[in-house]
Parts: sequence; structure tokens; C-alpha cells
Amino acid sequence: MRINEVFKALADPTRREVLQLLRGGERTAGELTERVSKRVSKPSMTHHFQVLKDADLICQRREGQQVYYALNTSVVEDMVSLIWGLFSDGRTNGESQP
Amino acid sequence: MRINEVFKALADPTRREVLQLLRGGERTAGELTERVSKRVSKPSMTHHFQVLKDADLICQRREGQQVYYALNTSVVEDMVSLIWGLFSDGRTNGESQP
DNA sequence: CCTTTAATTAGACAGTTACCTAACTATCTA
DNA sequence: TAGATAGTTAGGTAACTGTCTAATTAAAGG
Repeated sequence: MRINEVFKALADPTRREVLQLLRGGERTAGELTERVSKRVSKPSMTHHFQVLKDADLICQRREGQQVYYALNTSVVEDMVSLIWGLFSDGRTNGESQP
Repeated sequence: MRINEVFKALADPTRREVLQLLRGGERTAGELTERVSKRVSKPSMTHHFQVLKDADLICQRREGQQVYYALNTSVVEDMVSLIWGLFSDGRTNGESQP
């Protein structure tokens, strides 16, 4: 996993919003651009998509004129266990169940 | 929780290493500076400590000449559930146990 | 082939980050 | 109070980030 890239990607609210929008399934670049709460230009969104792709958090698929983005769901377990391992020291006993 | 600050803080390998060093208990600034794998000046380390404090990931205590840093362990559950919520969509059923 | 729509690439700019050295503050001890 | 040790603050620089507009590529449809 590309840890640095993942954390950097998640450090931006617009990108986190994109990930949340993708929870329900794939969306086109245009849909995502329309739906993010903060108005952002298309090129800026393309940049954010790129950052998310570099972090392997999303993947891309073209269909005609549209480009569809989707979550790389496999990353979630990696992230959770990474965070866990970052803080826990062995004594920590999974008391909290998300 | 200061989400942006937390992710930005975690995006740096030196800072993640500091957190890992703190898993075993509190350490002085000097100990941490000595032990990080990449050689970094004391002022740079102070900067990293500041970033971690801004993110509420660590706390500070002075004892004589030394300053002790320690993990703010309460943040771990917040982080894990945040990551979880970022990706999960309701269908996700905790299949993986860290 | 030309036009429209969807999206990306290119280039510029303001603000932030990580790093350093030099200087400073704080505390202890002789 | 002077000297040593621990750590922070100040100030500067190179690289990175997020944003924009303008130009470009890609595909669809007359």
C-alpha cells in the first residue's frame, strides 16, 4: 500500500467527499464534479481524481465520452489495520467494534 | 476531531515513526530525535511534534530540562471509525478482524 | 467533416510544507 | 551567577499543493 499517498489523499475534504460519493457505486467525473459541495473547476477535480488514483483509492473506466470512477474497496481493511498498528502496542485488545 | 490535521500529520513517515516510538510509552524529545531512522535536526523534530500536537495526536509535559511526549490514545478509535465510515456504505459487514 | 459534450493536459500563481542554520529560552548544577 | 544541556523560535529556501484559465484530446451525432 502506498501509505504516504493514501494519507495525503485523505487530507483533503474535497477528496474525502469524492470517496463518500463513490460509496454508493461508480459515478462519472461530471457527476462527481457537480455534486461536490464546494464549487471546484473540472481541471481541479481531474487533479483530485489523479491524487486518489495515485493512492490506489479509486479506479477509472471509460465508457464512450464519460469516464467512470469507482472505489477500490480493498484498501479499507488495509487502512484500518494500518491505523490500528500505528497506535496499538500489543496490549490493545479490540474492545471497540466499528 | 481535526480530520485534515490528523491526515496531514500521518502523511509524513517521520511523524508516523514518532507515533510508533510512542506506542511503548512516553519519550523525551531528545530520545525521539535520536531514534528516528532518518537523521533530522532538532528544530525539524520540534516542527513535527508541533504538527502532531495540532492534530491532537500527542501531548506534552515538561519535567525539568526534558520535555516528554506521549500518545493521545483516544484518537485511535476515532480514526478507525472515520476511515471505516469513509468507505463503508452500510452493506459492509465487519468481515475482517485486525 | 464540423460541432457539441466530456474530460484531461499545460501553464501560471498563491499558499503551504519540510528542511536547514543561527539565535534564543529554560532548567539544572557547580 | 556562569556554564552546560534540552528544546524552541526565527528566518530563509526549495519543493509541493490546490486552484484557476486556456488549450487539447476523445467520442458521438448530425
